[in-house]
Amino acid sequence: MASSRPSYARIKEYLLSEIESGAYVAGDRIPAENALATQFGVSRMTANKAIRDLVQKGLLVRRVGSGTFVSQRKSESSLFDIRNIADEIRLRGGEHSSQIIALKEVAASEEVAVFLGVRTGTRVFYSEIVHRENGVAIQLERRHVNPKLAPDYLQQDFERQTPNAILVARYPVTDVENSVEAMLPSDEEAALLEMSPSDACLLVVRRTWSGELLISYTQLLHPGKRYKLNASRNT
Amino acid sequence: MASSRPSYARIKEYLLSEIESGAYVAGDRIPAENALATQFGVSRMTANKAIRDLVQKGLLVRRVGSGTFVSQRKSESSLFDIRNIADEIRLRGGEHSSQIIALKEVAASEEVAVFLGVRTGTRVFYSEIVHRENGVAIQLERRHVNPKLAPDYLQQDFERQTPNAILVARYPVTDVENSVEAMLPSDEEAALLEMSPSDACLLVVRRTWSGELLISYTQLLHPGKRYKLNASRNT
DNA sequence: TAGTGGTCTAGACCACCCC
DNA sequence: GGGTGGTCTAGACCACTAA
Repeated sequence: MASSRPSYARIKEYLLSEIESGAYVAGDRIPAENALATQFGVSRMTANKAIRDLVQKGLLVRRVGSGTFVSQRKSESSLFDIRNIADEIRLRGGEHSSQIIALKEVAASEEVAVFLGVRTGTRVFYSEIVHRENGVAIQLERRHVNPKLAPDYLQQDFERQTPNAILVARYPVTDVENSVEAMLPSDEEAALLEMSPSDACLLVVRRTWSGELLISYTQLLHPGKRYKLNASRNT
Repeated sequence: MASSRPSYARIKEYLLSEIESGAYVAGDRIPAENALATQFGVSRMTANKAIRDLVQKGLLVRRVGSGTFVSQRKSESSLFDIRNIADEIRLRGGEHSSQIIALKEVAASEEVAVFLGVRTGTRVFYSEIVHRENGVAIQLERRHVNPKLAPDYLQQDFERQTPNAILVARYPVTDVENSVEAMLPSDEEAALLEMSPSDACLLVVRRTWSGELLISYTQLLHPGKRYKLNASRNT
């Protein structure tokens, strides 16, 4: 069925488009819950849900007795953006190369299933690639992809295009979630990254969405001595 | 009236205390919305609100058709947030404590001078504090502050307020620059963080500005096993 | 005083998961 | 099939803000 989408999603989209188009700018007051409820023919609680979600994203702020306003926040950093590693390396003037370690279909483990939003045991695509800058290994990329969203994922030429570039070309990425932690590599991971197993690694776990579709769940492991993340924020 | 506290607050407190006391541990399923609603004599939507808040804090995760579970997440923080560690911890329902390691005036080393934008050898303020969540060390904060911008920095009560809060109160932070890397701690650092020197650490190097003024240069060292950074982007 | 968000009710239907 | 969370309704009272 085409439209089983929740009602509050329509209201969120409306508000987002008004903000994006500039109809509402930072500091502007948006319509009250009651007004939105009437306008969209829903109950106040439903309008409330839409607003609540946008507040959580940081796009709106609420003041009791006063109203709901477009937040002042400006754009966030770009280095946590979806830039793919190949572009990043080229941007620094380095030469990027890919070494394909594995390329297959696997049954989703519980961990992967949870993160990818599928049932445990579902067949998912898996790629494992070592990325090098001027021949030096700087990233081990392990990616799980929902096969429903990219049925021919495994047939791509990963020597020429990174998984990221392939997926982005197909689905515009709208949401990214990253987490960053430090850990020690396993012996196998250290060998693939050509580093000492007793040195620290930086692990980035990344999920990307295109609208409501969760596209992929990726682990990016970097040798601590050869890689650093940057992020700035301007208010 | 005496008790103007919302009903959902009682439910939140109940769940928090059950989690903190260990009655529910990571992975456990908590009572369903209907059960909580009955137990506390409220409507389901009110129980929902309590759970929703705890999900947002990251303490619970929900799975449709299955239940609501205690999350197993590590301590987290957002890269783009200038929120101070104490608020972060309290937001998760934890208890924050500070242990002052050093508080003094030092001559800026070359590294510090470069990052802080002063001449080498200039006297700068230096604070070194271990932050704990429920008694567990999760951050070693080393901060260099330009004395011209906060002449009474060293006279503050760092047991009660974090350096961040003190500086933010004085200067609204407009720009933040972070870099993140993984490394092994020195023996001294490991001792302060009560961790093994052979385990990985997450190092965040942060500079904050207020307008054109560079306020401080800070190193935040975290045990890899107890801390994780988060960064999301929504379009 | 009129409008706003904060909270709350007592129901309801649905998709999904697990048995 | 029975339980779970996701969504939704059509009302309500309150504290707060602003005019």
